[in-house]
Amino acid sequence: MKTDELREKYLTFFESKGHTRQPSDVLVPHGDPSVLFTPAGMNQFKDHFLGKVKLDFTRATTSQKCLRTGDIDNVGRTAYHHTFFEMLGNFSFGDYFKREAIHWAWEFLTSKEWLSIDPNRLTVSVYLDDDEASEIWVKDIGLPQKRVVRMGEDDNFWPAGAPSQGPDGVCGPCSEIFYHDEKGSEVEIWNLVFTQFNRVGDPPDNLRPLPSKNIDTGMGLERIASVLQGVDTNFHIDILQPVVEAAAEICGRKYEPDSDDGRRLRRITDHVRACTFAIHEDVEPGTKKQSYVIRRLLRRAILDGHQMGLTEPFLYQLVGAVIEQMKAPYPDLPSTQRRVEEEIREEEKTFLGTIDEGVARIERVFNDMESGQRMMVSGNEAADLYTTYGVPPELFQQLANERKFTFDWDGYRTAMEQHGQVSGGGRGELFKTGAIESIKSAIQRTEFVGYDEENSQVCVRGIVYGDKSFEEFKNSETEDSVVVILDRSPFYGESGGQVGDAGKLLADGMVFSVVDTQKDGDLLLHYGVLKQGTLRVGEQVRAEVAENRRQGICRAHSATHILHHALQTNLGEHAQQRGSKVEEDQLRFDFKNRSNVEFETLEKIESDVIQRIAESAPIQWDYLAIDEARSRGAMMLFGEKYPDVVRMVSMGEFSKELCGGTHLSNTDEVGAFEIVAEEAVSAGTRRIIALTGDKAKEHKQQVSEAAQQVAAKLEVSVAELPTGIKKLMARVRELRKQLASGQVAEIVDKNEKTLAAATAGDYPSTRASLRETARLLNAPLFEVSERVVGLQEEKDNLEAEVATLAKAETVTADSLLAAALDLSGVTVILSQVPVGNANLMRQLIDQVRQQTTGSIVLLAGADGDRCLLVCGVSKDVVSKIKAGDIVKAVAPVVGGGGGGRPDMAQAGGKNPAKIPEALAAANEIVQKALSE
RNA sequence: GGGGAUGUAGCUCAGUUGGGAGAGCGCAGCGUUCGCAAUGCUGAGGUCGUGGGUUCGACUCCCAUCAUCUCCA
Repeated sequence: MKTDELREKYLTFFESKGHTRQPSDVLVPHGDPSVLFTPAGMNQFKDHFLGKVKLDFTRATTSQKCLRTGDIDNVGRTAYHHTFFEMLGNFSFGDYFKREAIHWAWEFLTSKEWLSIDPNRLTVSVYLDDDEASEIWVKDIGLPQKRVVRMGEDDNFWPAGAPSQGPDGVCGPCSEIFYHDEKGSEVEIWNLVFTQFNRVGDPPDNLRPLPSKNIDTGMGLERIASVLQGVDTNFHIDILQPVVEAAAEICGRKYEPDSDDGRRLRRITDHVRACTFAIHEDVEPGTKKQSYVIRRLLRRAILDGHQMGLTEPFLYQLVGAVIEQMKAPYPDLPSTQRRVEEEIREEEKTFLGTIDEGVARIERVFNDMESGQRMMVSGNEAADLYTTYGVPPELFQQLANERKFTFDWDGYRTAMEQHGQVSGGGRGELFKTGAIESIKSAIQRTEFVGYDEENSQVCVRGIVYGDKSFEEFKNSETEDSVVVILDRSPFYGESGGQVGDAGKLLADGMVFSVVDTQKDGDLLLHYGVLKQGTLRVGEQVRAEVAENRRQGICRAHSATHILHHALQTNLGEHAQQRGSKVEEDQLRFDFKNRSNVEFETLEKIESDVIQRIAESAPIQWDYLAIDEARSRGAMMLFGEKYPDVVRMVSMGEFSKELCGGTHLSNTDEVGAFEIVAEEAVSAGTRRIIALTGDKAKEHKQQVSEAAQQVAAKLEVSVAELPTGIKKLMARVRELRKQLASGQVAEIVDKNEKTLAAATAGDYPSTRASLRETARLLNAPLFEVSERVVGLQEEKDNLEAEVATLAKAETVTADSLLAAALDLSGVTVILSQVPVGNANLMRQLIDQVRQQTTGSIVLLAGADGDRCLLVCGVSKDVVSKIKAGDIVKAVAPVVGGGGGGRPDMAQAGGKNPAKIPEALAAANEIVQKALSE
């Protein structure tokens, strides 16, 4: 039986038993921080099981695409492990229970009309004390007792080991169905979970019966397909074998299942399938969370190819084969093929580059080992290379083997564990517990009325402080943050990138200040402080949203939609939203784009947005069916799962987006708009930060003022800022160079003042001017002024130095030699010079050295309130005395310290007046040294 | 969110208890032998990521910050 046919049969069968067929959830579940990817079929029904949402149906069936990385090391090695797979499931939310679940499972597997599996090949297991399930299997189904095995909590309880180990929360026994093939090996094909308990604390008596019992079953699609198709591994079923073969062809190998390469090809197949789906759903390889998992999968597969000798991107060529096999159940897959291929190819290119560098680093380690006579690559070394440069240990090990080195895998693993611990992190909980959760099951949702009202009469339904809920709460109890839950609320809970509302809850003598509103499922949580009076559950209060703040948020949010549209028209359709944060008159918008946005384009985008604002386009929203929204051209993302009824926000004719946020009623209310930054967040994603309304106006003011200020300091017009700063920088550079070379090429050049009429330029050019200046200085916009002052000070100092240096040109090597002493054939010069420039002094010493056979030269110069000593001793004299020793001995005299090499040393001091004393001291030391 | 690494000439990188900024390739100029080319000499090119601190003195030590790479959650 073909896999596609099998999937369809399963869903049809359970539809015939009154189940609603639901589409597969997306791979990254929304609003569920406890998992990175959908790990099982039940995931999308968590809230259904807990009774937290209104049930439109009590029986459901799905074929759910799942992604798990827990068993990643087994992929390719074993017959049944995958990272990406589909899970068939049927679910009951307080409806049918064990009897029906077992009967239907048996019927589907064995009935001629359905799978028609020989019942003699099936056995089952049940939980130790689950007599109920056992009896159904034996008495109802007629399975011989010996084919019903009882197993412990590690095998037949969900979550595994829950009764003794936890976690607390919903749990229950399960029953597994096994298939036995001709060769006698057994494989688990179906797990029926009977959730009937709530675990509270440790044993004994910690399993309380649930009022409404649930059914959650899961059958791996690939596994049951391999059973029905009689193949020995999932990778040989009809939808996977062709991909394996395609991989073999691209890698230039013949597929031999039992070889190392066979395992590699299966791993490549699995990983490329997982990544195709993930990238299709806009999870692209990257450095964070889900993105990072995908990068790891890709890199593993690339490394497998690399180890088979491939050094050019190849993986992307398999995307077509995957889509060919998966497009029947997932018909929108082909539409993103090119994007997925491109994404994978990019990752391949960068990683192959990393590997090249890694190989070079590994070679270095090997050379060290050879010279150190070591034969084993240490685990620490491998882990170090991996964590800092991303050099995969497998690559390391392979190269080590080629050089007859061994590899310490145990050491590597412990080192990696340590790294994991250092990096920290905790485990997400399966189900949340606590006061808020219990309120959630009782109330389920807060009605949001904030689209139309900002001021409503509402009823308090819950008060939570710490982890306890209160019926009554007095302001004297605490000044910490308290959570209030209402029946309906005008407060917007943070979601879709828009921050939560703030405001007040008011009643007779009671004031509660709301500082933030968060969303938990359909519940709105009002965080804040009780300022006065008493808050009581059941009491009517007035809920007032802080109006100005809300208005600022609306301005920013509506501007976000306009910006999104402007990005698409200026950069292309690929410039899709990747995330956003909307705050009061401030927005952050991340979007897809390969490189940075050119300055001119950014200005165009900004002026387009301003243009749209000026057009005064009306903004409105409607609730409509998802298909209707699609046909009206609303912007939608691939892989995104939308509810059946969506809220569409339109602006004039140009923008239609699905959005739950709050908006203005006309674009002109945005007032002002300005893009203040464009930057990278990760490869392929750019971020724009912009301001609206009051904040934009304020920013404009600040920029203008800063530009004026800097212009005044530089004594140029605003338009000339960049050339002014370039000139200043060039001047500083020139002066530095002169000082370094010790040669004053020019006398101080007064900056001629070309103060143009202070024409007030228009804002964009003022801003452009200041920005360019900031860019030249490599400084933030509002630090330009500070930096200019710094530069000018530096210039003045340098000019002063150059001026004194110019005076010193009278000193030459000849004049020094004329005043030299000859002590036992060594030319000794101890003299004060009129400059404090180390370079010049060194040059003089070098010149003396060239003109004499043996020499000791100590020059001392003053530089303002400081002084400088430079000492040179020629090579043939250093055996008698070292330059370093001379300055070390003499420097304290002028209140400083120094040091250097035997032939050249320098020191500084704070007391120029004592230079003659220092020279005298030096004279003594030199005399003494030379006379020995 | 956290750990690690890197940032020095156009490119690839050296720089050793803090004391005169280097190499190779490339570039420019001048030569030699010239069949493509090879080869010698000379030279230009550096805010040592940015800002602050310690110090008589910082590429070097400390703090902050930005950018890139990488691992963990």
